[in-house]
Amino acid sequence: MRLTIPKNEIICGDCLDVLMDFPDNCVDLIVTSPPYTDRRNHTYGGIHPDKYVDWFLPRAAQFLRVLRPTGTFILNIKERAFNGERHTYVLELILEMRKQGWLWTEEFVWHKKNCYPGKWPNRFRDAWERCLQFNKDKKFNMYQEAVMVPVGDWAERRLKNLSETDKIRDESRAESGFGKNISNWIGRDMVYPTNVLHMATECANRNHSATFPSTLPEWFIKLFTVENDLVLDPFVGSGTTAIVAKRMGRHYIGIDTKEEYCEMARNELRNRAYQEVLL
Amino acid sequence: MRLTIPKNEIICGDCLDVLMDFPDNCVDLIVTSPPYTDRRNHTYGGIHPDKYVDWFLPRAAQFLRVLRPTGTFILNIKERAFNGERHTYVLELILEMRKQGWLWTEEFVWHKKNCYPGKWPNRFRDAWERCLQFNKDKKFNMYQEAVMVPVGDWAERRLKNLSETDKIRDESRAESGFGKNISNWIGRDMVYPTNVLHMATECANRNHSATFPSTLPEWFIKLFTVENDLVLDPFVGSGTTAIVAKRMGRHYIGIDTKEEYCEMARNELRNRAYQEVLL
DNA sequence: GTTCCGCATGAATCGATAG
DNA sequence: ACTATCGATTCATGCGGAA
Repeated sequence: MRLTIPKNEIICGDCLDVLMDFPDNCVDLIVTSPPYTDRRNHTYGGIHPDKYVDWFLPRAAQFLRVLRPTGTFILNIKERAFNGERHTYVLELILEMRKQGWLWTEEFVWHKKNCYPGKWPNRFRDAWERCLQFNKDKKFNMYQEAVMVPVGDWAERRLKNLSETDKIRDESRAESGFGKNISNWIGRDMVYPTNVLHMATECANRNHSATFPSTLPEWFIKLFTVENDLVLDPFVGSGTTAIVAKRMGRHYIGIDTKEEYCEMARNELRNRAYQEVLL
Repeated sequence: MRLTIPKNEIICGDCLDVLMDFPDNCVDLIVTSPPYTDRRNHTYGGIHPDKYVDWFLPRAAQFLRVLRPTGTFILNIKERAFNGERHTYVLELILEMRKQGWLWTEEFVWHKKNCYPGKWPNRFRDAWERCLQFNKDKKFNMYQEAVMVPVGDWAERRLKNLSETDKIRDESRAESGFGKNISNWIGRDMVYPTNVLHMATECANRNHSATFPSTLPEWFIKLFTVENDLVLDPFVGSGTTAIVAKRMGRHYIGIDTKEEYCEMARNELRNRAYQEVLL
């Protein structure tokens, strides 16, 4: 067990082993996109869909241990089609992780606007992935203002004139009132987002087989951490999460089994630092 | 057991009982949005989340029996937040239905563009629901060309700008679905859609509390049936699915426990027929 | 005929309060 | 302690009438 919390390192190894050395409750956010199943077995050792839950659970137990009670675990995952069906390993994983003590707080949908092309007789292109939110505790840190988005253009017309019913709606039996604080809306141009994320995949990242766009970890890092918090990606690949975290003024830990990816990530992190010095 | 297959009826009763009288393998598509859980206590008797799977499974067994081997079952559902978590009854339902013999072929995402407003410290607004596709057999009927869309969100704009009466007039001229109109677009860039559906809820339907937009069953009816096929909605509510099916030249069966909703659906079906005679 | 604008209203969720 | 009820919070759409 390390005496100090490691920070800003890319560590080569299986996160199951690497995290054993970490103290309890030291990470503010875990955000990761693990190797899905044996689709990419030419790069990672592929895990068969039927074995996926058993493979993942001991690692999830370590994540649970190192995460702070106020922290969040975001798991970007999607089950593949297998024998003409969607495989059930993600569903089973959620149920098993709850038995470990995780709370399954929310499921965000990542809508991939430019999804992989193709045509099959029995299904359409898969344009979405799950971003599962797990927590240790019902109370966790969430900075909603950091991810607000511009309001729809409906507001321009809507708020010009306040109707009489808008003002009194609250008093007439509160079914679901919009009346109470309508005046708060005047001048407001930002609203809170929903649990559906519209983000394009990055096709430009040719060095790593997974297309994990930097906007995805960025959004969750904004939402669940502040500066100097510690972000962990236990399957960091070519380093996207770590790079984004660093750029955003958070500390990072990246772990990956492939030395070549770790080296790639470290190089990228050095280059970014160098570029920033130049600016 | 009825000797003949019922067609074009709205039947009042619990689908569990009503379907007992139906022969095996007579339905081409089941598309439905069942009462979710204890949400609508004042209209339907609420089902507690913990009891939901047990409540649903015997009904799913009947659906399996009456569905043709080439048919499809589309289940529109979303788990509610419960004690700060997403409840797991939908996940469990999928696993249990597979034990019954269902194949879980696909999960479509219905992105609700105008979702329910609100703000909470631990979550954002819920803007999506599941449309789970189940089949009896790996080989099933799917008419992908029927739902092709031109590049550039044509369908979205078109459906948005057409009033309901416009649609009726249009349909009776064009016979089946959008077939006639779409022919104008062939030769332009038509693409297959993805498994993410963008549709707004209809908030103006004041007769029924569920906002099941007609575009949702319409899309699946186009995708999984042809004219004169039989469409079943075992929780038909105020009749949306049946009305759409009829308009599209399919046969329908609607079942609901509430006599007032059944009567509403029957009235609406009569009115539509009357309007079409006038045109 | 179009476009614009006013308006009602949603399959929501949490936390506090009451029984 | 555990459950039922109630108030507070918040967007985006379709419809219908007006310009």
